Amino acid sequence: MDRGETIAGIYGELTRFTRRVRARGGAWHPDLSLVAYTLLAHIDGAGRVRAADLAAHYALDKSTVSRQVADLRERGLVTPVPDERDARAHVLTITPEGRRRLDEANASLRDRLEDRLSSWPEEDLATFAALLARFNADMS
Amino acid sequence: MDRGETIAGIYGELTRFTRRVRARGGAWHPDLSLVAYTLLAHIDGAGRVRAADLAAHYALDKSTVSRQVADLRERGLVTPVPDERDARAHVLTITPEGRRRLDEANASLRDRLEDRLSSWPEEDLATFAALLARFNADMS
DNA sequence: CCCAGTTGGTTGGAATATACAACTTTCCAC
DNA sequence: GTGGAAAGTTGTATATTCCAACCAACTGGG
Repeated sequence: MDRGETIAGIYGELTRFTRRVRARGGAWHPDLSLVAYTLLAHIDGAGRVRAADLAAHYALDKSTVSRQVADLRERGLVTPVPDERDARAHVLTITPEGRRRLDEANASLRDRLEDRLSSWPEEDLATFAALLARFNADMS
Repeated sequence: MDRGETIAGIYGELTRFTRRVRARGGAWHPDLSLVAYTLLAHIDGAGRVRAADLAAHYALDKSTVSRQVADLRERGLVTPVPDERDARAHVLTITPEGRRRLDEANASLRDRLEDRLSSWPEEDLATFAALLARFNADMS
């Protein structure tokens, strides 16, 4: 198999993967959309996130982010802390409840993953993890 | 690194990947939404697809599929052929124009992929392709 | 210091996508 | 045949998004 075919194969597998994610859609966590979940995870993972950062990172309109964040705020999953360097902005922080919900969703997904990968030998897992990481780094 | 950590790493990379796909959103092919593109690709790839099959496969409501297919039909990208075994149904087939559009989109994505992976040695590419394929098989 | 332009964020309005429900036509099992 | 299930279409409601207009606050050049 030449290089072009191999890349075509990778392309095919990636589209298959994204389609499956698409097919499962919002069935991940009840009552929390994929976008809301993604934003919450980002707020949890990164330090000093403002709404504008989220908009830039996910190529969403700032009004969209504003409403999504408002929703997360109303549900008590994030709290906006006034940014001491810029009175216009707020730094978004996750609440304990938000963290709990996020951990819950993550755990359920990881469990499913672990279950499906139970037949993989340790070595293949490590290789796959490393290649995936390199792939993401090269693509971003 | 133990098995749990490795799997957590894979999980993290996969979410990073899906988020990037999400972020790029519909910017893939002008004038063709991600859903429309996905359905078109499915119609092209599988034999004897009916609207109900698409709905079942992607967990979409049949009304949603009906409208999406109507749109693809209006654009001349698919043609519904009456199903000779069932007068209620139509078998969806891709048109030459639909194929052309699909090939165009695929080629542009594959080019981008090839460009980003240009630094990878042949062997790593092959390993990655094989592991991805196995992963998809195990997850589906 | 002040003013022009920029940036963070909110809100109103319109477009779009989707799910749910009701309906028609056809199929199938009895 | 008849009753129930299935394929698809269409009406309606809701959710998500973008665009535009807006306000408040920041920034840099005079």
